[in-house]
Amino acid sequence: MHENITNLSRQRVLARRAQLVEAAIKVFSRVGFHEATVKDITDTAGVSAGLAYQYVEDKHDLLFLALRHIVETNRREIPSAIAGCADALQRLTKAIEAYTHVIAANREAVLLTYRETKSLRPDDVESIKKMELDTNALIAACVEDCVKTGYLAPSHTELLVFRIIIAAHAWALKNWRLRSIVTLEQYIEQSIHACWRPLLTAKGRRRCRQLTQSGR
Amino acid sequence: MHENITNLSRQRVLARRAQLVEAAIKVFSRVGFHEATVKDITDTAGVSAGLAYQYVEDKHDLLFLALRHIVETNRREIPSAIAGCADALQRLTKAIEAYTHVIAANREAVLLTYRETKSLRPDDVESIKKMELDTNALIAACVEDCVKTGYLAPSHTELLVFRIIIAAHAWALKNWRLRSIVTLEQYIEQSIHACWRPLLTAKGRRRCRQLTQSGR
Amino acid sequence: MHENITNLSRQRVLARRAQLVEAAIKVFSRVGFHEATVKDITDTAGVSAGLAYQYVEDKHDLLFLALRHIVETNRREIPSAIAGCADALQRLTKAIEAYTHVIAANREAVLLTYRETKSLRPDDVESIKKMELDTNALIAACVEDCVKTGYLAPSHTELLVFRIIIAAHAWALKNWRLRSIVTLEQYIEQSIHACWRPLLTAKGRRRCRQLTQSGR
Amino acid sequence: MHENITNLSRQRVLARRAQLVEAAIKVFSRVGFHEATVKDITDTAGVSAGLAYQYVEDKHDLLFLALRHIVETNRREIPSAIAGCADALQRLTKAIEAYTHVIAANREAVLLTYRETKSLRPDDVESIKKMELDTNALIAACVEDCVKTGYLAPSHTELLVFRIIIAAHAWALKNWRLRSIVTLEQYIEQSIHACWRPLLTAKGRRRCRQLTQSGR
DNA sequence: GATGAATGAGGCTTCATTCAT
DNA sequence: GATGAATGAAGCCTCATTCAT
Repeated sequence: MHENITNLSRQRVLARRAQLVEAAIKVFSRVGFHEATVKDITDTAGVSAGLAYQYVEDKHDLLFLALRHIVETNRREIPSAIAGCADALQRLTKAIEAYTHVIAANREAVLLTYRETKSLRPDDVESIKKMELDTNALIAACVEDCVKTGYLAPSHTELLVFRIIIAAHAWALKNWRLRSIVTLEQYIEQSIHACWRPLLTAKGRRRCRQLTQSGR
Repeated sequence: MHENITNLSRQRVLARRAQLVEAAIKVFSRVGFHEATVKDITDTAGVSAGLAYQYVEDKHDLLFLALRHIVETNRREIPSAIAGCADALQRLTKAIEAYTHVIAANREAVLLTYRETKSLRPDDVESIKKMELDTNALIAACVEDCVKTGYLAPSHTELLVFRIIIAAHAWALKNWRLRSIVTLEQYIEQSIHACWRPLLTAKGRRRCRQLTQSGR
Repeated sequence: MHENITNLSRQRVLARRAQLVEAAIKVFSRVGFHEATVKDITDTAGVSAGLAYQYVEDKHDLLFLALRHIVETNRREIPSAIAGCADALQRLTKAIEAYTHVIAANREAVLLTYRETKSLRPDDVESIKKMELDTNALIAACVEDCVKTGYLAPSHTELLVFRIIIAAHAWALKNWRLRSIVTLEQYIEQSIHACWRPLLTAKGRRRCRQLTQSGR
Repeated sequence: MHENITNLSRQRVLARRAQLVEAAIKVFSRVGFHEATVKDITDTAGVSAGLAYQYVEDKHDLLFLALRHIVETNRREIPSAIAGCADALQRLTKAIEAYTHVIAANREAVLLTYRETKSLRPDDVESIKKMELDTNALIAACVEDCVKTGYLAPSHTELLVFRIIIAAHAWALKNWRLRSIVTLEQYIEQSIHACWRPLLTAKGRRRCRQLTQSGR
């Protein structure tokens, strides 16, 4: 019984926070952290100004929760995209494409992380960076598998992952120009996959061709 | 006579602005646009708070001048780096390396453009974007030359330039991690030049080898 | 039947109020009226925030009830201290000592009345002052008796009582220093009784000596 | 020259602070520290809301400066009242009367110290208490002189001074009633001087009579 | 009767900007 | 031209109070 009450209240806390975080992402993305008013956010969330402070420390906390939510969302897609997919090369491809599509679908949110990470409290900055590295590690694992399987020539894995990640983020960062010169699919092919394709071994190239054919 | 006075006064205006802009870049880079105080900036510049308003519209103008200065600095290096250098491939290489070294030397300033462009007035945003595209065009010209000379296989030039630019900027954007896994020179080689090396034709690869040998 | 219900409900109202007042005195004494939160008080009382408003008008009412309780407590001790005590001089002595000990035992509460009376609604201020004068009157009666009995020389009774009361309150008001230079018993002897001892007649002095001897 | 500028600016700081402190005492006395608005105070001082923060840390600092000013004012009167007055008994009398008249003239301010000392920052509380003890020490010195000269029987000096001080303060604390039962002069005679008169030696009583006669 | 989530008014404080000197 | 004191608008946050459950 008491457990239920606690659960209910925990449920409510989570629901309210989600509601506030959603609004915060919207508003922060539109006007930035400093220009945004807590009232803007609570209005957007459809609650009173004071309510926010029952579910969130302060405005900085709201930013942290917003950025954490974004980074977590980015990360969450990768595991499910490669689930039940045995081939290393296919897993790498799918992971990258899933990640890029999430970035593309949340362009404003990604820009927000680049713009406002500095507005976080120092501890929160570290926390966010940590999550980002965790996401990178998921792709790094795919790369390593490809190397082990003999699809990719060995190289500096973490650097390669950073190149891929940055290329994906660039779609958001430079979208103001990119969207008028290429489509997202072209961009993925020519800018993101282009980072690792040159590293394919002969075996890797063969496998790649098979996947492309079956994929069509 | 009157002309001289006007010239003198124009000189002074430029000198004061330069003084203020230097301080603005320093302060904005350190704490961001909104956290920075006009007083912080005038103190850093060694002038009184009121003086700024005689040489600059307002705080937003200070930001615009700061970002413009940064983007201009980035751009200015390229022409001088490739001056008196006839070979297209060498010009491309030098342009990229010059640009990257400027970025690396002004990391904080580059971060500032990513973070605070949104704080500009809409017109100023366009103005800054325009300058950035102008810079890109300088490198695009080098790429096109390489294609014409037969060093590089034709590809989507502007996209390629964006890939190069982003890779250079990434050194600033992700420096918090990159600096602990590679040196700048390694980064240039494996991350920036890696963008276009796969596009080298046989002729290009040969030329490249020559340049590398003579360069050492 | 209906009467019983009413009685029961009146009982509950009184019980709840007592519970709240006890908590209010505790919290107000610790942090003052304005710093105290209604939630602080209801938490201390072990009830919900909303409950207070079913038994008390508002926060000011809580303060009034708290101060009234304190003043009433101070007053209540005197009659029982002098009950069954025929001699006027002894009654005066006992009344003063009882009063002082109550003050000493509730120092924080006494400070509260000095600090926060002004935070009351005007009507409530008058009400509290009235009660204080009633308390004074109890001691005034003892003084008058002593005068009538010939123990004390006539003087301005109410002023004398005020001097006694203030001397007692001073133990609370200046306790931060007094407690390190005298004990409470020394203080009563040298500071409070010292107010009226000089007024003793020869008869009064004789009686006083008798009391002192029998009291030891 | 530079010195002059510094002096001028120091002058201005002191003048502004005095202006603000005067207003603060007025407003805090009327409505108390917490009810008072910084705007109330700056309006009363005839300056803008923001100006206060160029001369004062924050609202708490304003309270500290107000209370310090009050306590300092109380203290300042004593030395000048007894200046050029050789006789110890006369000095004691004059010191007490001067002090009491200051208290009487600043009743509201004295109440303020009793009410709002608790609203100070802990360090400031100590600072104020220290000043109060310094004031007491001035009177204590007069008492000690009287004892040395043989006018007063030895007793617990600091306690006696506290009794005197409290009696003076009581005129402010209980003025709501006292003023309707005695005049200030009567009060001084019957309530304040009454604290130490019983301690007069035969010599002291003789001297006292002389002073009274010459004083009339 | 009891709860505690929700409201929203209001104050302290900062800082861009002005203007008298 | 240069200064910096003064202004006042605006936002974060707290908390007394209400009311649906």
